[in-house]
This record gives sequence, structure tokens and C-alpha cells, in this order.
Amino acid sequence: MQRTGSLAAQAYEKMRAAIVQGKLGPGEALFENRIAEQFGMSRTPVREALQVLARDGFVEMVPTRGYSVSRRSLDDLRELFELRESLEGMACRCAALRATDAEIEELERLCGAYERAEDWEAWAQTGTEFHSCIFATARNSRLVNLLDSLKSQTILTRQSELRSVRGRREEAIQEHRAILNAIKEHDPDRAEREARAHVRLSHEATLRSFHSGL
Amino acid sequence: MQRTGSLAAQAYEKMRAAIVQGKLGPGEALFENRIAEQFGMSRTPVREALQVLARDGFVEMVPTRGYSVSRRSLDDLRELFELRESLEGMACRCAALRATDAEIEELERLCGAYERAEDWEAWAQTGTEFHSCIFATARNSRLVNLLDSLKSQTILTRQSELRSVRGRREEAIQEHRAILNAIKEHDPDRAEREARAHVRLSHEATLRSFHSGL
DNA sequence: TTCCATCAAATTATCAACACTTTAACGTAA
DNA sequence: TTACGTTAAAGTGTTGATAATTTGATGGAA
Repeated sequence: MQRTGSLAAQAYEKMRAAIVQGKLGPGEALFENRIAEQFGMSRTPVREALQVLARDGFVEMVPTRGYSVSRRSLDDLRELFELRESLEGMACRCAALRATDAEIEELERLCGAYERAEDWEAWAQTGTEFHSCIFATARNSRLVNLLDSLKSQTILTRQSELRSVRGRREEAIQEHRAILNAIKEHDPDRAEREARAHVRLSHEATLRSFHSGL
Repeated sequence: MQRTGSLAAQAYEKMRAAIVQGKLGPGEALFENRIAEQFGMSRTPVREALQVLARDGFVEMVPTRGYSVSRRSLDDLRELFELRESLEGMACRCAALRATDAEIEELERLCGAYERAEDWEAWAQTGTEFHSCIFATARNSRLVNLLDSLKSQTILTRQSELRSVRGRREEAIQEHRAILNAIKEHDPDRAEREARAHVRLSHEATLRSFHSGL
């Protein structure tokens, strides 16, 4: 699917935004023809977008019956974090094995930028850059694709986590630093362990942020 | 995509088979119209099948430019096995945490069937059933989907591994048994460790089978 | 009442045709 | 000769229409 410009890509983005923002509630049925009419395009790009949304876990698809917005639950959150723990752990392991001096330098720079970020937007930005750099260092394109897909599904939770859990940012900084140090020393076991701990703590913080309102 | 009957599903299966069997060589360009003509259907289901094949890693897609059969390489093999190690490890960890007595009994039965299997077809069948049962026990639908997709990409290598590497089957039996024991004792750390070792050894055996001819 | 067959409405699956984009060949001029 | 603009061929992106499927309502028979 063309990432920009194509109607399919536009339909994907619109629907994803609507789901993430809660404008489309969990379990709500989605009909190709109505959405196509609403977006002012034919059913084909809508259909394509729906299939990608299904792949990414935003909607559920039943052949010859239709689509509906995925019902999010704490179980879904658990599934996502289990996957992230597994995959980010492996990514950091591989990064520790394969990082060049230049990449380590770049990671050092990004980690510093993350620590110095002042507002919430900058945290999100630099944090994402740091993670992306690690994933690139892992030299596994399939892993990167999967983590990209997972990331888009956890965008909402990430915001609430960093924003509403007191002291979470300071913890996250330390965890990033620990991962970086393990990669610097080319210690794959420790890199994986630290990365998985980071994801687990993030999961716990997210759950706390849910309990405390949201 | 409808799993049976639908033209899109048929197109998917035909193309996947052609790629796995080498009838479509790596890098070969795939054109919607020619394939549609060849299969006696319109471009729509072909297009849909190509997009799913792209998701599954069998073909590469460049927007507005077209599709081509993925170029397989030792690097691809490495990527796939790294993912399997990560995900199967997590699956076995979760299974050890969550297995009920009934599930353990079922796993025991399947493991026994695997050990008693006589011909090559039966090994493949019972081995797949054993793995599937573990994945179901892990209670993570996304994990299962990903592993399904990965499995379909490693079908060719699995055959050569078990068939051509002497003693690999006996090793695999022991490894399965070790995983099962860890799950039985609800020891997630050991279950994950054994599963990852199993995947790593499988990777090594596959590489050996490549060296020894194929 | 309850079960089953039938039918109509709604929706997905597929098709053939049209519109846009990319590529590469060709010709022209510096 | 080489660089560059033009253009036609080929292929993907999109459309609106048609075919096939599913679902639930309706009505009759056991």
C-alpha cells in the first residue's frame, strides 16, 4: 500500500485515527460501502485499508461477513506487551552483537537527547528515535516491520503512561541508559534482559495509569 | 481473505506454492494482469493475494511499481530464525505460565505421537500439532498469528533439515521432551530457554543441510 | 409452539473498464 | 558523444457495476 497519496493510504490513516481517538467504538461494525461514501471514494481502496487494519489488529475481519473494530481489553494490552517484550528483547540482543562504533556513538547522542528533552512532545520524539536506531542496528528487517506495526497499536497507551504516572520518565531514562550500556559493551544477554525489563515496567506503568483514571 | 473457495485464497495458494517450489525464481517480477489471465480470474483477487504474500514476506512490493518474488538468502534465513527464536521462546514461556492440566495431558499425547512417528510425513504432521498446541496454550492470539506466518515461510527449509541431517530427528525429539517437561513443571524461564535452544539448533541443522548439498 | 423452507434485503466478492504513473526508448540539440 | 525533453508502452491505482453469499424475517407444516 502506497504510504502517501494513495486513497488506500488515506483511508487507512483516517480509520486508524478514528479508532485510536475512540470515534469508532470497540465492536462497531464497519461497512465498505458506507465508509467509501463517507470518504468520497470507491470501495476498493477502503477494502484494501480494512485488510491492512485487520493485519495490524485494529479491526477484526470475518470472510463474507464483514469487519468490526477490535474490542480492546486488558488482555489485548497484555498480548501486545508480551510481543513487545519478546521482540524488543531480541532486537537489543542483536544490536549488542552487531553495533558498530558509529552506531554506538549515534545511540549515545540520541540517549542524551532523550534525557535532556523538556516537554512531553520532545520525550516522545527522542524516545522513538532512540528505539528506531536500536532496531536499525539489529539488522533484521522483519523484526523492524513487526515492531513498527506494534508501535502504532500502542500509541494511545504510551501517552497516558508517560504523562500520568509520576516518576515514570525518570525510570525510563535509567532503563534506556542501562540498555545502551549493555549494547556498548556488546553484551547481548544483558542487553536483552534490560530491554525486557524496560518493556515489563512500561506495561506495569500503563496498567497503573489505567487504574488511576484515564 | 476467505480461507477456502475464494479466488483470492486460490491465487494466494497457487503463487505461494510456485514460489516455495522454485517455479518462480527470486527477484522475478510479478504482474497483476498476466497472473490474472493465467489463473483465469480478474486482477482484483490477484491483487489481494499479492498484498497478503507481501505481508507474509514471499514477495516484495513497491507502490505504483509492482511486485517481485523476494530474494531469499542466508540473511533471510537468519532473520526468520531470529524471529522464531524470540517468538517461540515467548510462546513456551507463556504456555508454562498458563497451561491447564488438560492441556499438559494433550501435549504429552502429542509429544508421544511425535516420538513414535515412523515416516517423514508423520514427523512433520505430529511436530506441527505439538507446536500448535503449545501456541494455543500461550493465550496470545497475535503471537499465534505471527508464528503461523513465519511457519509458512520456513516450510521448505524444515523439510531439508529433518530429512538430510543425520540424527537431527533424534535430537529434535529430545528437545521437544525438554520443552514439555519445563511446561509441565510450570517453569517459564526454563521453557523459554529450551525453546530457544531448540530453534537455534534447528537453525544450525538447516545451515548444515544447505552446505551438504540441497 | 417449534421447526424448517423460502425469500428479500444487505453486504461482500469479483469483474471489466478507465485514469494515472512510471519506465525506457527515441530523437534532438549542445 | 552526451545530456535532456518527449512520448508511447506497460503496469498499477481506482471506479462503478454485477455476481454471489449471508442474515434475518416470514410463513406454513408437524
